[in-house]
Amino acid sequence: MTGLIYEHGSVTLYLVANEKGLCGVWHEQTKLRAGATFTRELKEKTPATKILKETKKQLDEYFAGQRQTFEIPLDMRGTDFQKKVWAELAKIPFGETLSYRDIAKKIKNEKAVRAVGTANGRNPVSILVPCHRVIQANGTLGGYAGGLSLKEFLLDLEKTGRI
Amino acid sequence: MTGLIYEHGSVTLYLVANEKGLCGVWHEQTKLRAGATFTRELKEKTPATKILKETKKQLDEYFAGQRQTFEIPLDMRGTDFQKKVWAELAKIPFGETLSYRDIAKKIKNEKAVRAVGTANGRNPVSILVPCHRVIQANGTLGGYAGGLSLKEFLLDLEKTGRI
DNA sequence: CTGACCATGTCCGAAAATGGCCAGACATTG
DNA sequence: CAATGTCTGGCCATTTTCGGACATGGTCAG
Repeated sequence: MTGLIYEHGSVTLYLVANEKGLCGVWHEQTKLRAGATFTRELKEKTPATKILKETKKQLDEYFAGQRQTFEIPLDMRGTDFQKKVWAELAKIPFGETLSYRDIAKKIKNEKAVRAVGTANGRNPVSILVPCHRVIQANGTLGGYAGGLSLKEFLLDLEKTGRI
Repeated sequence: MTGLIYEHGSVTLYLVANEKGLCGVWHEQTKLRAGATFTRELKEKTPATKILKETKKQLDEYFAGQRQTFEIPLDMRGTDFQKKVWAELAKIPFGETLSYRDIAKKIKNEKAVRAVGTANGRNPVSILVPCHRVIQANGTLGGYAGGLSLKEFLLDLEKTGRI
């Protein structure tokens, strides 16, 4: 478990990886859940640091508007229900949005709308697994672990190609 | 064996001493165990009364927030096990707490947690030997011979410097 | 020597509380 | 009329909280 602090403009993310893959991309508000210590520089050369560096590179491209999908091995831990939800998140294309209800339908548990919301909030890998692409059925944003303004920023970035 | 009634605010304590040292500091609920008669004034001048007066002085300072450790000769009677427990109590610094299990570990008898509890309850010298600094492992207060509200009061006094 | 106390701690299951929601029923505007 | 905002009850996985059962070791009474 190695931790790296990632910054781009006003966005700060806390990346965590092990030898199997990227375990987490956390926000300031939620970084404590990661249970790891973070540095700004990677000195060692381990499988984990290699993954972190590649993640950093792809995030840079994403924020520059030059990348729409990520290719990083993931190691996400969660309950079966959560894994199902997260798997659906990963399918939402760049620039599009679904409602919490849509996700509930896709996992064949239409009434578990609210549970989908909390599972979304527990998504350990922000941005790469695009939980920000899920909004309320009536069009309003809903919630976001990284703060609503960041959710808005990301959706704008994806819609317009740049803010 | 000479007995003195000590009062400070709403706290009442029953002090007992002999020529060797302070034997007991009891609460209203437990004073009968002391097997002594108590007065409010000390007229004679014996080694025991001298110790009682010094105890009174140091207790005044403690309750005024101006004393963190006591220096009084003690004459505590108990089984070997109890003496070991009480010796550990005396080491807990002002303002800090340990759990009953912590004490059990320190006396190399980790499973005797509950016995530590009863030994704690038999501590003849309250406050000076800080049995109030032992709480349950989960953070709740546990018990206190002088009543839980007094235990809470003492811990607050030590944590904040004043209530 | 036996058995019954306890100022505890651990485990486990059940019950209650907690959310990144949603639809429907109303009230309030211009 | 819309269009918009507020409230309400229902829904469900997870988390937290709570209570009982059990293990455990020293004392004390009989």
